[in-house]
Amino acid sequence: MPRKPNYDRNELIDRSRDLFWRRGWAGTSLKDLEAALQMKPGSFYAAFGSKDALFELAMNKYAADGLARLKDLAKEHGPIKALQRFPKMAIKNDDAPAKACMLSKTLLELQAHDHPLAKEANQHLLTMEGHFAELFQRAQSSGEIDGRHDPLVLARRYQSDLLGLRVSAEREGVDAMAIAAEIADSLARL
Amino acid sequence: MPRKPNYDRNELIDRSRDLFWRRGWAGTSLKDLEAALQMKPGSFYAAFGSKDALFELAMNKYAADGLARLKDLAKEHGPIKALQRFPKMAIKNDDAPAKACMLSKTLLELQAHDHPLAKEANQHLLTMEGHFAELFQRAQSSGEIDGRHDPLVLARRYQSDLLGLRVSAEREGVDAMAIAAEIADSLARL
DNA sequence: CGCTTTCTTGAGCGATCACTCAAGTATATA
DNA sequence: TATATACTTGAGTGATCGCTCAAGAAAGCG
Repeated sequence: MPRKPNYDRNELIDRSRDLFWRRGWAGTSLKDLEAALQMKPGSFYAAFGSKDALFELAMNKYAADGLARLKDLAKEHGPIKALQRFPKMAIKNDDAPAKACMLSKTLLELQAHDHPLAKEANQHLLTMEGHFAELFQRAQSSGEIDGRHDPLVLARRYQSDLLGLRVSAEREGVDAMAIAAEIADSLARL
Repeated sequence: MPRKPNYDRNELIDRSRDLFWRRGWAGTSLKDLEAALQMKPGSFYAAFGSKDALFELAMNKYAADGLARLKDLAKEHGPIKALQRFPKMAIKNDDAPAKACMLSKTLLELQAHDHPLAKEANQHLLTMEGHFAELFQRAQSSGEIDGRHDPLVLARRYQSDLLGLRVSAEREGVDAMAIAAEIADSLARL
């Protein structure tokens, strides 16, 4: 009987993710969102409930996309090449809203306030870490890298390097692609 | 003839640095500062001019302290051992306001808004990078590490790793000391 | 003490924050 | 076409933001 929304909810979440990713949680006001989504406050709150709820949707999509890209890479190139390509892929996209990881930005911004979104960001990072570890494990099983290292230790160091790379990539005057290449190289030496 | 301030300006800047470091720029309100510094708005603005001006003072002190610690380490242990110890030192202090680097937090929070403080944070990072490079250079001259690498490239990778480490250290359930040890190890293999 | 100069106080400024809600509008069914 | 059921609108909520300023208090000097 009723009326349908005249927007594509999924696309609105994409746009929100881009805004939040770039500007952060506090740095994105409802006015910014209203402008980007072309929504008046009433529609916004009917559709999403709150700024935090939309941020959560946006971050979930961000995390899901990242994980999907990693899995695609692994499917196409195998575990070790996927791990080698992933850092470059993360920083080379010029029309991405930011180079730095949205999860780490959220963590750094909100952790000190004990905001639930910080815990959630950390959880997403943990999930990624787990998949990194799985890829290291597979690379060991296939003999691509030395089997004596703990895959979880490798994964943590790898993720740490990746986070550092993506912070560095956010800076001006830093050749992040060179750092990404070095990260890839160091995997070859395992 | 006049009256003296009844506070220690230097200590106020220290306290501000701790607050800003932990909570970030947007996450620290003037009410927070008034409470931490025990100052009413009038005194605050007479003493510091603006929130941004105080943030700048705080960040400058943060950067100066970091640089001083690096130089002390180098003086006491020599270049390569200093570089090896620095990461552990950065994350082990339990009563520091945060594990993550205040410069990177500032950069990530304010860069998208083209805030001058972001540029300034990047400048401080550049200064650190230069001193890392100098230490790598000295380590090469003394034969402690292979002289074929570009010290500046080594410094950038090192700083990137350091930033990643300090983001990781901010997370719960991550053994950052282990990562720091690996960073130190990898320097030994140069 | 009296005067000058600075520091301190705190009420309150306009702007913006996230958010609400009553009224109006469009649409799918009966 | 009439009605029910959403969705959309936008003025406006109280709270908080960074910040101002006039008035009062304190300290160094004669």
